[in-house]
Amino acid sequence: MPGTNPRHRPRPRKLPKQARSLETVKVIVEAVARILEQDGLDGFSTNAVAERAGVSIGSLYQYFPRKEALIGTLIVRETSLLIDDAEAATAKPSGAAALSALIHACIAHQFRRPALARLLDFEEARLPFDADTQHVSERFRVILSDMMRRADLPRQAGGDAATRDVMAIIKGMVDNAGVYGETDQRNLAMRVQRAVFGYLSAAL
Amino acid sequence: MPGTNPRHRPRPRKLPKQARSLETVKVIVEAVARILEQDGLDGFSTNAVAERAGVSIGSLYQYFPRKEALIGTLIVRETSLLIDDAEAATAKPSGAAALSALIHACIAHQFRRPALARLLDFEEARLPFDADTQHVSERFRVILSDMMRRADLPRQAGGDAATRDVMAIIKGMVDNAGVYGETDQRNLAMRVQRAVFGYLSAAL
DNA sequence: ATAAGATGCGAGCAATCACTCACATTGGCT
DNA sequence: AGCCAATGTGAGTGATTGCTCGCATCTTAT
Repeated sequence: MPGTNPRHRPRPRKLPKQARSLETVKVIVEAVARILEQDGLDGFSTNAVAERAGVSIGSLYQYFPRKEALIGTLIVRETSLLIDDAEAATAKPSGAAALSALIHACIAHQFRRPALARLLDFEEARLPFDADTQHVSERFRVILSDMMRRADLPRQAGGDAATRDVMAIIKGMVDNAGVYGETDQRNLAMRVQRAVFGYLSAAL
Repeated sequence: MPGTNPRHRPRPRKLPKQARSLETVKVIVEAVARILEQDGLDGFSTNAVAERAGVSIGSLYQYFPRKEALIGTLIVRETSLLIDDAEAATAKPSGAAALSALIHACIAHQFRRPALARLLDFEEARLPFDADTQHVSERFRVILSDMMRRADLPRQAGGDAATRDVMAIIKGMVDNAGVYGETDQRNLAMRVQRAVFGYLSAAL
């Protein structure tokens, strides 16, 4: 890794206070999203982000201490959208309906920006992130876990593993559909439901 | 991307003829594997590969025209191992038994080098590869597709999508288990089978 | 033994990288 | 008006990158 500093891990940065700087941060994060989904990790350099955002690198480094912090913030932004929908899904009367709504939410989320979603999934597993980023990921896990424990759904033996399994099934199928450019959300939702409910109902 | 050349896409290299150079190529590819699974994409530089392999960069570039060709060759090497097991699985008397054996093969493959397998999965979807690399991926798809068409398994409506779905389910669950450091292959196999057979049997 | 091809070498180049810092501009305050 | 903090700037730095090229060494065949 090039640069002057060898390996400073924790180094906080200014928080934006005025409307001006809040806008700057927004623009930077969206530039990261656009670069990642168009050019992938290869095109993702701090200079490129600054240029795309129309700000100077200096400004970028006022709010993001490290390159990776950019991705962290983007993960929080994207996952928060998904979590809002996921939380809404919990309001459904039955566990099955809730889980179904959650699957639809995941699909809708993925279809918004497929390449970006897939790449962030990978990065999330790869990089060591700050508390905020980890918290958001954990939040989703808890929502799903609670959902799977509702009375109308079959009890799962190894509770933790079952939650991870269902997450993996959904992510795997939905990411894959994104890669192949599928466009029919309802059709995909039905197939994911087949796998998930099949998994949940199967005899041990 | 640094270097003298702007963007030469196709540029073939020598094929190793003597035992000496065959060994060199082997050593290089294994060095790539070790670097990827220990340091990830960040640590993956051509100079690092050469050093780790104990050869000069010059030697490396005699057999690999571009950095990405290293990963391509590694994908072929790893996937070929899996395909051998997958082909053996087709010998099973029933489609169900064959599919079960295939799942076991995928799990065994993943458990050998979990971090590497996951990373290569991602790269395979990301990079544009040569014919060899694409061929190996396609081969696996065909094996699974044939397997799913055997008489004892439920007929699937959208044949192509169903194959991709099952691949996605297996890959998703198995990769995820690798990330969480699971060690019980039998247990994981049972869970994957629940999802896959649940998916296949579910009513439309 | 000798030639010729195959293989191996590694200093070094141009590009690119992450990131700093000294300074300019702006906005909100009294 | 005048002040200070907040915000914005971008040339520059040292490290690292992918990759070339001229040359040394080894293998094989005659």
